[in-house]
Amino acid sequence: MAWYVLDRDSSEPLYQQLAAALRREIEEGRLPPGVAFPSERKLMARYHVTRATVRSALGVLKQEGRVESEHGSGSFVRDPKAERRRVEARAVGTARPRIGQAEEPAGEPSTERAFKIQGLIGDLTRRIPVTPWVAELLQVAPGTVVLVQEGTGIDVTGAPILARVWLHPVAEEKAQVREEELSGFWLPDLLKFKGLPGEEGEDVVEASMPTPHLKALLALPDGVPVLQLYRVMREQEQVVAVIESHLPGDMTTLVFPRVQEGF
Amino acid sequence: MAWYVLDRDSSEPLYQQLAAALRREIEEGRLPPGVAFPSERKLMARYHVTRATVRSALGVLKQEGRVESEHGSGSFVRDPKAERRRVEARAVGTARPRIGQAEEPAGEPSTERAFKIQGLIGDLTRRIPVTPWVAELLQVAPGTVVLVQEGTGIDVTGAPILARVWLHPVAEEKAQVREEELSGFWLPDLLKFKGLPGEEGEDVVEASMPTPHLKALLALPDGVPVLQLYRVMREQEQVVAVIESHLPGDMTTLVFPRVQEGF
DNA sequence: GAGTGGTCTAGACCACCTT
DNA sequence: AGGTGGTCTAGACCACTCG
Repeated sequence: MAWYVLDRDSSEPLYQQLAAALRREIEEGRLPPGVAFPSERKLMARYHVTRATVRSALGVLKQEGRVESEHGSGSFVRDPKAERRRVEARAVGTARPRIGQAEEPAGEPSTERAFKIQGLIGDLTRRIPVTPWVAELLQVAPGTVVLVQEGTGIDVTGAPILARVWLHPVAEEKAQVREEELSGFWLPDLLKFKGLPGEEGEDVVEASMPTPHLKALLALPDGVPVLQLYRVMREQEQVVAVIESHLPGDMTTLVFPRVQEGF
Repeated sequence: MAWYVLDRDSSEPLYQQLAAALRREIEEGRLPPGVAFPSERKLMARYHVTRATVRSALGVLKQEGRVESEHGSGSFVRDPKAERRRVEARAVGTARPRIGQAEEPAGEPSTERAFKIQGLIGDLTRRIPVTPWVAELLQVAPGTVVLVQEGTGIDVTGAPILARVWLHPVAEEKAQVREEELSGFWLPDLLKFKGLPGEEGEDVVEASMPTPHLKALLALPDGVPVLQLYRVMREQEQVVAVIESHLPGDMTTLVFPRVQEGF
């Protein structure tokens, strides 16, 4: 490993130079995924900088999702693409998240992540005011209190997931949904059963960095964003519900079939 | 502002306690978006910690996309949702990214970001080997060299964008695409002109943290992920091209119309 | 017990912005 | 000039993992 690359007269900060050097090592395959990094103390000695500088450099790579540290064992190269699973967007949120163990797809890397999931609450139903963004999608006044079912667990693909179903008040009345029924049913299933399938809406995707709560819940490493998928369920122009799903950005490849034009 | 919240006997690190305290200030509206934070030195004094600890706490909030620092002026609360624009996924990548100024949508917040864009290369055509992921989408052997047109600039929505069009070798031959033609045309337009519109594929979405290059190109603040949209263009089952777009995660809400079932 | 990363202190100097 | 964030040093102690 080349350690003479750091130029103290350069206007580029040392920690960025160091980050760039290590990034190059990774990209050019000299530090392959899964392999342990030189320890922070070794990097100090190699590059003649303090530990704070080394940690800044590693921090950059962590935030890029290229490096993951394990307290007590070392830092390791991550392959951000390694665990991705194709997820059909139209299937997301339609099934209740399962609790407990994830299936191990044969030949796939271990989904240790899925087991670490915290707060396996199964599902939980309550009445809360809509967030501004959900209000817009659900087409209700901001602050309207609606019935929400929240499910946490393992997705059908084996990835950890947090899903929320926001039920439109009109749909709640029309379908005569009672809270007690929901202990045994996933709301979208119940709606379909009651004749409000809601298959005509649109899907909306956003991405952002997780809140600490979500980061812990989905066991996300540093440098991993969250994909948010909002599925607007409509029936004859009327919004029935919004299914909000939060998916780990390093494990998810969302697939949408193309709409045929000219129909 | 309450500064007695830090508990030195707690097992929770001081910087995380501080981050949590500041996060609460933001969420409860005592530090509204756009307003200057207390300076790092003031926070030092208030909470009786060193500057490194203050900076760690602010670092957490920056990585969450809630805070942005400006060298010399101060740190400010960001509203991660403020500048979002609805983007129709089916329109992405179909038009050549424009160079220069973005339109200012009336009444919208200033898109200063769009002006800061670096490396306005317009478009650039070259032959390079496909990346593993594009190989899969394009259905060619890994490493195949294909014609790529890259466009950088302002999207039709006013957001900065990087778009790449990967042309399948068979489509290149069938449509008799010559590199010279591409100085005046955006490849998808040229293909449509030549009778290979490619309207039958699927759209694939991923999210990740930007590389330093992309971060600079799209003028992304810390804590903002990138949405990647890959549009697979097919014509009678044959893949014609893949349009790869990189969109700023804090400015983009991707909208997909729902496919009608049972046709 | 030795090695690893995680946290924290107490300073220093610099680059940048505002007034 | 004075205030702001950005970088860097030189230490210290702790929590965790592994052989």
